Amino acid sequence: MERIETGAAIFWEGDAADHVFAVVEGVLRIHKLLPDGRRVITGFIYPGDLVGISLRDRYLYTAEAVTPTRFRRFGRNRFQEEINKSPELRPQLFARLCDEMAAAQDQMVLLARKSAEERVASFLLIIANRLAGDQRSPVIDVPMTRLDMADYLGLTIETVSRTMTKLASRGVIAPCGRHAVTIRKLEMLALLAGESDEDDNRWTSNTYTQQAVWPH
Amino acid sequence: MERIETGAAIFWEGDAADHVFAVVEGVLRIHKLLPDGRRVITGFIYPGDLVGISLRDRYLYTAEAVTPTRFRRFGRNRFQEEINKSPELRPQLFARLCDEMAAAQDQMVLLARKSAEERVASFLLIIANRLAGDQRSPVIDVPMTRLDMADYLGLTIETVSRTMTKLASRGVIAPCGRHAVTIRKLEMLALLAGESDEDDNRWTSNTYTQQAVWPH
DNA sequence: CGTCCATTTGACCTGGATCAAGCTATGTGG
DNA sequence: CCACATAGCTTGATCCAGGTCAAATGGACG
Repeated sequence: MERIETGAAIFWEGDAADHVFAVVEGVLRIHKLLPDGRRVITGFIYPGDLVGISLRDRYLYTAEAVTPTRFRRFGRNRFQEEINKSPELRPQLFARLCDEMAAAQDQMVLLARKSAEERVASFLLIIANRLAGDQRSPVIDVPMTRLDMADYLGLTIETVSRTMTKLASRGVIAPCGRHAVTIRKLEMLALLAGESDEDDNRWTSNTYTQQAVWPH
Repeated sequence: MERIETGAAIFWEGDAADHVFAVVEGVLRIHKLLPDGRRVITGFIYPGDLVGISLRDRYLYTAEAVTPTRFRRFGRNRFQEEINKSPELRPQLFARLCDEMAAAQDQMVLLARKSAEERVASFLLIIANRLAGDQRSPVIDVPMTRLDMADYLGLTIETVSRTMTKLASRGVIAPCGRHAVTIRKLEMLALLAGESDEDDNRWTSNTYTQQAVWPH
């Protein structure tokens, strides 16, 4: 089990992709940079998730700790073999990849067509959902900074801040310090997020993958 | 082998996901709709690609023909078995999923941070690359309409049109009728697309997956 | 307490959206 | 073979959501 502090990277975009990592505790951000420095966070990694799977010989993105993070490391080849051998792990990995693809498509919808308010509302619902297994409380943990949120949502830090303030002033959410929020009106938030076909249970059961126990 | 005409759908978002499809000829667009009708095209499917793989019992998107399309249909269960049995097909499918994931992440970068001009330039390079196997010519086929391009790039039809006109007036591209374009200055186009770290060979060899022969 | 960031708030600006005509290839049927 | 319908595309004029720049404000930690 390895451990890194907030801000440290497990690997960088372009590093030789020799390992796969399983996060045990903490949150990571996955990002890509354009040559001029524009940053896009393509996802956040929570405990139980894997990072670094790819076919290329180099990582296509950087993985950094949003909070202090503990993780396990697997040799790339050993990981591949293990997956290939186990008729139990294999479909679990496949399931992960499919879920990840579905999330990526939802993110494309968000980035291509949603307004700033819809993006922020969607984001709050997404992270509320990530935690849903652990806890069922209207108080959700927001470990990332406003800049992380902005780079994930394709907005600026100022727009994220203004939008959060507006949601709070309308009583939809209530800030609990910098890194937590109380959701006061869940239905309203789902409505503001767009894609809510009212009786939509997407936000209460959206993952079909169970907790996997990765090798070792 | 089945066949559909331009505009027809193979399946709709929300349909029972009972089959997987392999496109043999033609081009499909994959899209998702927000409840108010905003459309996002999350990808285009070319001959040799698969569509409809998912773990959910419903498709998460609609697949429609951009051009007349011929495709093969596989029962979902039979497809899963076939993949699971074959130690040859399995890594190929895995490779596809990884490539698709990499493309999705590039698209998130495009949608989150690129300007209209960068988006259009990136798009032209992407489709030029899709065809690269078939032909090596500066004349690239653009089977989709301006509206399809707009909904893929998170822009409006007007902005796509204006941007194409501007690229043409600068001699970077030259229109060849509505559905083809000559690339006059490939380096310039790559530069305008952003992410060009000059000596970047991303655009000449970006796929590690070979042509797979899907079952049947 | 003071320093240092993260965040909020305010004022202004702009790229791309929106609204509104024209234009151009295909048909199509007389 | 030619009007003329039609759907896709281009072009122009105006608008505005969110970006940019700048200045407080606030909280965590020595």
